[in-house]
Amino acid sequence: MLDRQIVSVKDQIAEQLRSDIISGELSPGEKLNEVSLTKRFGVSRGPIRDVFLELTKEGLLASKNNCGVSVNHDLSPALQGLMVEIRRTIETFAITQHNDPLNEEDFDNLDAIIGRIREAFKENDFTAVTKADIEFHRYLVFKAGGAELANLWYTIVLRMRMNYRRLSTAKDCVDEHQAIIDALRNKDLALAKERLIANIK
Amino acid sequence: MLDRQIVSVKDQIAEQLRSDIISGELSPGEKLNEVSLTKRFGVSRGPIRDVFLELTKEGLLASKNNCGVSVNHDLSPALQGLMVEIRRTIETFAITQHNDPLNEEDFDNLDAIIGRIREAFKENDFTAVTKADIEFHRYLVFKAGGAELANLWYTIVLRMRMNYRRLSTAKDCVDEHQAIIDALRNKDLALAKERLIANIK
DNA sequence: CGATTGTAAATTGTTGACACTTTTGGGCTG
DNA sequence: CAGCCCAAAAGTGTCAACAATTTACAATCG
Repeated sequence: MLDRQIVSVKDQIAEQLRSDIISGELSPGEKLNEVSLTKRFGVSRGPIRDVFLELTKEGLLASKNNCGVSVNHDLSPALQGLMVEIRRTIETFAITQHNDPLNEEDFDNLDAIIGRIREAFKENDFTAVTKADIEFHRYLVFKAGGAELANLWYTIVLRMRMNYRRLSTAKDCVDEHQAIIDALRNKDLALAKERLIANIK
Repeated sequence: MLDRQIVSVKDQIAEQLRSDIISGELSPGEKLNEVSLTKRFGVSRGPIRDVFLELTKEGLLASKNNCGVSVNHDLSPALQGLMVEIRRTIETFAITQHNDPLNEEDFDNLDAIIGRIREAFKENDFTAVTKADIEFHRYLVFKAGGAELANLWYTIVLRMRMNYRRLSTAKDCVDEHQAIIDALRNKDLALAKERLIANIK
């Protein structure tokens, strides 16, 4: 039996704040200060500062010396387009890597993630949809490029600030991901690539 | 008269460590501990920890919980190729942006940077060559995408871990950059793009 | 003799206190 | 009344001490 993975205090706080930003609970421009988060999470300022530094590096927060941090604004349309292009580059790379192809276990895991997307849509929990969608793509990227590539990819995804409220219907979203997996199962890389690129927007 | 730009303690330390890694003074796998750097830079562990976190996010250092950090290893050839592709995507985007085109001042600045590349080659200071080269490209990226894009771009460049010792001759390097600028001066974007892509490798 | 366990040293994680900077608000001057 | 200046408050930057974890090493046991 596998132990539950141990996750550091910092990582938990970082993940919570990312979630708050993605979900829109924290609005762009909103200022965060260290002391209030100290109280919220019950830790001292040190770990909070670490998290601020981390999220700033990821582009979710903007920082000015001696002036604290605030939630970063959305990217300009031009930069959004560039991020889409980079994501397509990375993820296309991911599915066309051949040294460690996807096995049955991988497909099972991906199917499970798609199931979670479906469930989240059913409950109108768009934050959960976003997270599951990210997890789906991250799985593919991680498989091909390891943590190194996955982390780089992740910062780009976060900067795109996906918002599933304005997204297509649940069925479309689930179907798109299912179609990618189907093509990969059939080892039709060209088709998988085409569907992947269509899904990233 | 302009004040000299103020740069924080953290940024200075970070830049010094980046330089050590790029120059090869710190080898891949080498372990860094906080206390020794405390003595070297004459600050407490706090800022050192911040820098470690920053360079870890950039991919220069690898970190394990409770086990400190070490200089990260080079990317696999496959990932190197991917980074080249992403850099080309970003920098092509940069020079084809039109809302704020390069003006005469920009060209003067870029010429000055090329001059520094030439000087550094003359003195066989390959670390300085690397830095000036990075500065050249960063100038273009920053002009088009601001700090936001420049920082993302920078992490990718750092991961490529350029090494100019094995690079082409001084003349080739200088000429390549000059040729890019010439094409941009003549507003021949297609040619500039072609030369830029050839320069990134 | 090899493997294992327990203890000591070294290193990282966390905390609260202090120093410095920025912001805020009120009072003064013109 | 607008604008400036100054003091108080709030917030960040830095530091040194303490807690927890990991590593190194030696003693013990099979």
